Amino acid sequence: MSESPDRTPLPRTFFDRPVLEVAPDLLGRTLVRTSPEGPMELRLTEVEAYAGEIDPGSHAFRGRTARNAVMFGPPGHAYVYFTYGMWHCLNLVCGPEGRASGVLLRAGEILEGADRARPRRRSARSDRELAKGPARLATALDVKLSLNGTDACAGPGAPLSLLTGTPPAPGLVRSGPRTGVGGDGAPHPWRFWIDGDPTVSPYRPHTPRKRPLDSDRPTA
DNA sequence: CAGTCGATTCACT
DNA sequence: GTGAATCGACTGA
Repeated sequence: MSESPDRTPLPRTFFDRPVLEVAPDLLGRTLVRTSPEGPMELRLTEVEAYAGEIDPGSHAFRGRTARNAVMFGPPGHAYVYFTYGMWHCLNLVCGPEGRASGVLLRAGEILEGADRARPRRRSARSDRELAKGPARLATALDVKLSLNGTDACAGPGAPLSLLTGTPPAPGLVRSGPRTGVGGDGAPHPWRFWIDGDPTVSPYRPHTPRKRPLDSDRPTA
């Protein structure tokens, strides 16, 4: 018999800590996405930490902009961004206000509401792929820019909230380089996941955009 | 103001 | 394994 997940809400103080403490501690927690359709629940299995202005991999590295403003605000709020012209990704703001750190929610296991996720994730070949990747997770849970800045500590019933869930045994938590992050931010082992969980996304190194060959460029 | 590229995913070879 | 999709934010001139 396995224990049922603890349904105690995570308080804002949970997020008001250094991001490298919060990120691994989010594994096994229950993310609740409430919409007019009803609640969906997901067990977090993979996350990445982004350390704000000191982190070359972070959207906040070059300071505050219109897009990343939420990261500079209070902890416990959702930072949602739009990327590659078609995807959304969901983060939770951490640390002291102004530190601009956050945790990217990369993957999880849908515990409740899979029936509502499947139509949004037609390419998923099995339920374990519904939220296997950050944009897939956001798509499955219907997370869009309209949720940017939402308070995830406003209590159950809010569009986003977190419950205590069932944290993994400490020995099952793994860490490694962040997926798709290049440059000076690449070496940091700030991706955390639950070892052996089938919903964790595959690691992929940073892929620089293809540039035109010099030989194909017009010569002067 | 034009150029570049992204904390990705999917279809195809 | 490779390349396309697709657009807004950001950068630098």
